Amino acid sequence: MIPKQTVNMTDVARRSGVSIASVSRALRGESGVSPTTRERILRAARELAYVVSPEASRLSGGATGRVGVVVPRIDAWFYSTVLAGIAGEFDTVGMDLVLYALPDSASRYRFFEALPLRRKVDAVIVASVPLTARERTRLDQLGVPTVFVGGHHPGDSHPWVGINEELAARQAVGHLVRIGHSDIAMIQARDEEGTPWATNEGRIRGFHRQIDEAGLTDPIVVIAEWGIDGGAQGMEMLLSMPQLPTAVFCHSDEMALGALRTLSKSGISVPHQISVIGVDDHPSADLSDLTTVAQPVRDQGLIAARQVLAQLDPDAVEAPEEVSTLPTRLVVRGSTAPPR
Amino acid sequence: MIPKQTVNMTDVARRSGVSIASVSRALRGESGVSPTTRERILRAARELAYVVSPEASRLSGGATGRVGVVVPRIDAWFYSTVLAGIAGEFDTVGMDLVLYALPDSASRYRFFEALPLRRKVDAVIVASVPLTARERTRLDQLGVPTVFVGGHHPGDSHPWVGINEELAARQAVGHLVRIGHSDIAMIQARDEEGTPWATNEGRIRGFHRQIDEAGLTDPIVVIAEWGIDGGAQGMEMLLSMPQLPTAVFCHSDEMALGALRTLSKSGISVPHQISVIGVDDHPSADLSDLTTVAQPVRDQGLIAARQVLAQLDPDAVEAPEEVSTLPTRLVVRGSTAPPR
DNA sequence: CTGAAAGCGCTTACAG
DNA sequence: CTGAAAGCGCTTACAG
Repeated sequence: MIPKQTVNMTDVARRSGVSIASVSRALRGESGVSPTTRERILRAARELAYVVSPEASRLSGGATGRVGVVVPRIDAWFYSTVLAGIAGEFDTVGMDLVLYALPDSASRYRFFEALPLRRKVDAVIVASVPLTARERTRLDQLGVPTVFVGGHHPGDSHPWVGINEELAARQAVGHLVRIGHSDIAMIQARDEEGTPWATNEGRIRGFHRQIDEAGLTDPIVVIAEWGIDGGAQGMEMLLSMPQLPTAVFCHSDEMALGALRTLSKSGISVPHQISVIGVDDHPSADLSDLTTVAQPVRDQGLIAARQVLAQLDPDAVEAPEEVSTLPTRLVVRGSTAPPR
Repeated sequence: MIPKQTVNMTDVARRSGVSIASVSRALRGESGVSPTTRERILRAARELAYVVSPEASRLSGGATGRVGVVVPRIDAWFYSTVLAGIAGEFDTVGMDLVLYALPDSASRYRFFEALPLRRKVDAVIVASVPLTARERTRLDQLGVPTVFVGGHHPGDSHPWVGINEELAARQAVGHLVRIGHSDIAMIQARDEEGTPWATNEGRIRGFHRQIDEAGLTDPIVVIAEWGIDGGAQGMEMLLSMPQLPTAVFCHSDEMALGALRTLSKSGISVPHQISVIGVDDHPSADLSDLTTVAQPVRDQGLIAARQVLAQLDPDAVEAPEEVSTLPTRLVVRGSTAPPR
C-alpha cells in the first residue's frame, strides 16, 4: 500500500471522519481533543504516512520544525562531533537541522548581512563562531531563540554550553609543572583572518596564569596557523631556537600532532628529550599516544540541542542549565614524562 | 537602517502603485513586466528591504530552496568531508542544506518509513547508505531528484559519484605485490548490523582478484568491526596465528591505524617486520606515515551538489557526468617496504 | 470537544 | 503589459 504523494490534512480528516481543525490540534498534541478522536486521527495519519507541510504550518502561524545550526566548518573533528550530538537529539523529536558553514570571512559576511535563515527556522544554534557586535545584532533580528556552543560566553541572557578553556590550559600546564618541568613553551594558534577565537584567548590566558603561579618566568611562545601543519611549523620554530624547552603545551591536539611529526622527522625522542601535551582528546591523540586534556564534544552538541528544544517546547524536554560548563579531564599518555 | 520584520509583497505593491502579481513577476525576473514598472518595483523592494517569504512562495508552487542530505553518520572523516563539499557548493547559490544522519538500523527504518523529508526539499543527496529495494522505492516516492554519493551504483538512472572501490583495493594490493610481497593478509571490515556496505564488498573483491592475478593462493583474512579499534583487533587476530604475514592490506586507513597501534604495542616494527597499507588517505595517515590509496572526498560532495543543482536548474549550473567515477591514487609512505 | 471560516503571503492561470 | 482572484495547506480565533 503505497501512500499517495500528496497526502494532506484534508485526507487525514476525511479518513478519520473529523474536521481538519481537529486533525491539526491532535497532531500538535494540543489539549481539547477527546482521547478517542485523537487516537483515531493519529492512526489515520500513521496509515497515510502523513507529514505536515512545514510551509503551510509556518505560514499560518505555526512553527517550521527546523533549527538552523551554524558552524565555522563541517570537516573538522570538533564541529562534526558537535553536529552529531545535535542531530542525534533532533532525530528523537523529529526536528530538522538546517546546516550553515561559515568557513571564511566572506561567507560570514554574507551570512550575517543576508540572514538566509530569516523566517526559515524556529531557533538557531551557533557553534564557536566569534561574533562582532553587528553580527550579534543581526542574529537577534532573526527573532528566534539562540543557543551558543563553545566560544565566548554570549554575556547576555542566551544559553551557552562549552568548557572552561582557561582551566583546560591550566590542567595541561599544571601536569607539566607537577612532573617537574620548568622550561615550558607554548605553540599558539593564529587565525589567518584575525578572527578572535575564544578558544585561542582562553588557552593562552590559562597558559600564562599557570606559568606565573608556578613562579616560572618568560616562557617561550611561538605562534603558528591553526591545524596540523601549523603545529609542525610551530615546532620547527622552537627547534630553530638556541635551546629546546623540556616541554611544550600545544593549543590543541591537532597542533600537537603536527609538532610530534616534526619531532619524529628530526629524530628527537618524545618524551625522552621533550614532552608534548595538547587539548581536546582528538581520536588521533590516542593513536599517537599524546597526553592531553579531554573535553566532552558530543555532549556539547547534545546539551545545546536540548536547550533549544526546551525553549521551543518547555513541556517536551527538560531544560539544561542556562550556562553549562562541562568538565575537562587530564588524559595522561606516553608523550609526557619528567624532564631528564 | 534596520529592516522591519513584516514587510510583505502587499507593502511593495502599494509603494510602487501596482498589483502584487506584478511585484511577484518583477522580483522573480519573469518576463512580461515593462522596464519602467519593473524598475519602480525593484526600487520599492529595495527601499523596504523586502525579503520574499519562502514559506508562502513554496506553498503557492515555488521551490523550497532546500536539499536534503542523508549520511550514515556525521562525525566520521569521510562524511563530514563530503558534507563540507556539498555545503560549499550550496552556499554559492543560496541553497539550504537539511541534514539527516542514519547511524543505526532503527533510525534508518524510521527515516524510510516516515520519509520526514517529504514535501520539505527540492532534491535529495544520499551518501553511501546501502539501500534495500523497499528503501529505494520509498526514496523514489519523495518525488524529487535524487543523487547518490559513494556506495552502490544506483543501477537505474539516478546520477552517482564515487570511486571504484575494487580498483582502489587492487592498487593497494598491487603495490604490495610489486615490491615483492607474496604473503599478504587482509583485515576486513564488518558491520555489526550486517549492513552490506558497498565499500566492504568492493574492497574485498579487489583484494582477492589482485591476489589471484598475482598467482598467490589462500590469503589469510580476518574480519573485525569497522573503525580504529576493529583494526587493532584484526591485527591481534593476525598476531595470534602461527605465522605473521609480511604485509597486511587493511580495509581503510582507520583500520590500518588501529593495526599500527597494535603492532607498536607489540614491539613489531613497521615496515621492517610487516608492511601495512590502507585506503582513503585519511588525515591521520600522513601523521602515522601510512601508505595508502587516496580518494578525493570533498570533490565527491562538490560534484554531487552540482549534479543536484543542475537538475533543479539546468541553466544555473553545468551538469557533471551522470556517473562520475573519480580517480584513486597510490600514496607511498613509510609503512610499506619490500619483505626482508 | 468539535467545526466552519478567515487568513497567513505568495504564484499562477485567466481575463482584459 | 497588468490585475483580480483562486488556491497552496495549514492554524486559530470564534461559535456552537
